[in-house]
Amino acid sequence: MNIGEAANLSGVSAKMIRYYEDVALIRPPARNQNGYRAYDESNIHELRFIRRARDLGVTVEQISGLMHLWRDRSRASSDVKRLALEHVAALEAKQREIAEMANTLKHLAANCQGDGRPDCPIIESLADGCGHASPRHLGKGFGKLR
Amino acid sequence: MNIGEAANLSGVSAKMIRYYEDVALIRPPARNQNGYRAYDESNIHELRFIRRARDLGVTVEQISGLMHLWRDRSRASSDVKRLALEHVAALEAKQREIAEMANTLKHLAANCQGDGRPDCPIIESLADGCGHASPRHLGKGFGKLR
DNA sequence: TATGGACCTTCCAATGATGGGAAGGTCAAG
DNA sequence: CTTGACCTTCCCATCATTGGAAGGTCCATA
Repeated sequence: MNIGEAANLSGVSAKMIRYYEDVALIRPPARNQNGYRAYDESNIHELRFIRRARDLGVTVEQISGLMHLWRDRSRASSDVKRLALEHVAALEAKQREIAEMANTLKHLAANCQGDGRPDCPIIESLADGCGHASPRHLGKGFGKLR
Repeated sequence: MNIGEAANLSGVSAKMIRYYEDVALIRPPARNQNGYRAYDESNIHELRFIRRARDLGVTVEQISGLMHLWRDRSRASSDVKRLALEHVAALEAKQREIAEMANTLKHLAANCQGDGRPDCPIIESLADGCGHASPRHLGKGFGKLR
C-alpha cells in the first residue's frame, strides 16, 4: 500500500505521515523497489490511533508516550489511564480559562452601548485593566489547542 | 523611557515589543541619539491594551483591527462590541469542543480497569474509533489558544 | 580613566503541527 | 509513447514567542 492510500484509509495526510516518520513518532516503513513507502494494515491502525489522539488535542509528544505503552504490552494499562486522566484535567483547566475569558468579554460587551460613543468600555478596560482577572501564562503545562 | 522599562511597566517582553513593531501592530517609536527606542506613557497604554487582549486569546491580527478602531475614534464603538461578541462566540464554540474531548476521554478512562490487562479500552478506542464523535478541523476560524 | 556589568541594537534560529510547492522519478492506462 | 497521477526529497511559510550571538552604549565604581 502506497502512502496515498494509507493517507486515505487513516485520515492522516501524506505530508503528516512523512512528518510523523521524521520526528520518530512512527518507525520508517519498508520501501518498495521503486523507493515508495509500503504500508500495511497495522500501519493504518497506528495512524488512526494517532489521528484520533490528535483530534482529542493530545500532543505528538504525549502520543509518543502512549505509542510506547501500546507497543510495549508489558506495561500496565493503568499507565494509559493515568495519562488519559492527566489530559482530562488539562482540558478542564483550559475550559475554565476559556470560560473566564468569555465572561470578561461578555461583561464588557454588555456594558458597551454600541452607540458610537468614543469611550467604549471594551477598549477602556482592555487598555487599563479594570478589575477582571488577567490569566497570564495560561497554557504552561499544556500547550496549544487546535 | 527605554524598551526595558517599557517592558516592565507594560508586561510585554522587550522581544515582543520589537516583534509587534516588526509586524506593524505598533508604530515605530522615536529613537534617542544613541539609537535606543524611546517610549512614553501612551505607548505603555497601548502595550497594556495588547497584552490584555492577547491574554484573552485575541489574535494579533484581530488586535490589529481593534487598534485601528482605537486610533480612529470616528468609528463607532458598536464595531468594537461586534468584534468582542464574535470572539465570545468563538470562545464558546471552542469550549464545547473541549467539553466533548474531555467527555470522551473521561468515558474511556472510566471503562478502563487500570489492572494491567492488555486490552485497555482507551487504547482500543483510540485505535479503532469506537462511537465517539471525532471533531476534525476544530479551530478553523479561530486559531490557537495559549 | 579604565573596566565591568547592565543595558541596548540587529540578525538568525528554533519551537509544533501543518500546508504549499518545486524538481524530479515511476507507473499505468490510453 | 505520451499523459496524468502518483511518489520522492527538500525548502519555505505560518503564528507567537523565546533564545542567543555579535556588537554598541551608558553608568557606577575601583
